Amino acid sequence: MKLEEELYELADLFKVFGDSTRLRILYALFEQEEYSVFGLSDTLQMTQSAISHQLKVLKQARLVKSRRDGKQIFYSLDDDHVRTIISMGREHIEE
Amino acid sequence: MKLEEELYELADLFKVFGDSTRLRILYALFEQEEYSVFGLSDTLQMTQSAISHQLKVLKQARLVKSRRDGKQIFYSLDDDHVRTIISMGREHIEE
DNA sequence: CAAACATATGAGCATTTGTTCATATGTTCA
DNA sequence: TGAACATATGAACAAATGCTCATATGTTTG
Repeated sequence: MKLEEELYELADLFKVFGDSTRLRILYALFEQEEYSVFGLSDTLQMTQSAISHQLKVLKQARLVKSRRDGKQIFYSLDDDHVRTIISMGREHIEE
Repeated sequence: MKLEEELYELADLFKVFGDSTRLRILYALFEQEEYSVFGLSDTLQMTQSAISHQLKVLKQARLVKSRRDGKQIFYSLDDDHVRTIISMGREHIEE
């Protein structure tokens, strides 16, 4: 990958982590394997639309994945990078 | 630290990584221990003002530190979290 | 098939963010 | 001390971002 390209992709990835709503969603998925969109909007006390928009961002960044079960769509963490990136961040701010 | 507070601090930290200019500055400091502000603006081909504004952001996030030597101020990475956070990000996008 | 339910999406709006421009602050040296 | 140099900073503006509202899409069930 070209450096120039890498820089933009990296920036885009970190932008995704740079919003407290999205972090809240990820934190929720640390504690409970799966959540439906309604489950998240209920837990986080935000509108279904706001959650759905943010899930789309998280999914495009491949931080969450989804599966459909009937009318519902369940979201879960896509891979372990989410955990490691966030825990590196926590180490930094907790110093 | 309260969860609420942690979320905002984490988001703020990741926001700092979420800009390609700031990443460029950090990358430059990976390759060369120290840079003056002019050195960075020359290397990255950006105005002194733009670099200076971004260095301020990086410094507030404790990602870089500075020391004065005469008229110049030299910036360097503040700690190793910068490297680890960025390398975790790289692992994710390179999959 | 129609109604009910779950989720996605586009437009609009307010807020945030990154750059530029002008200027201020701080340091050295003649 | 004053001129030259290096960096910092504030205001202004354009672009990006996150939420809301209205509505579209997709799925189940009577």
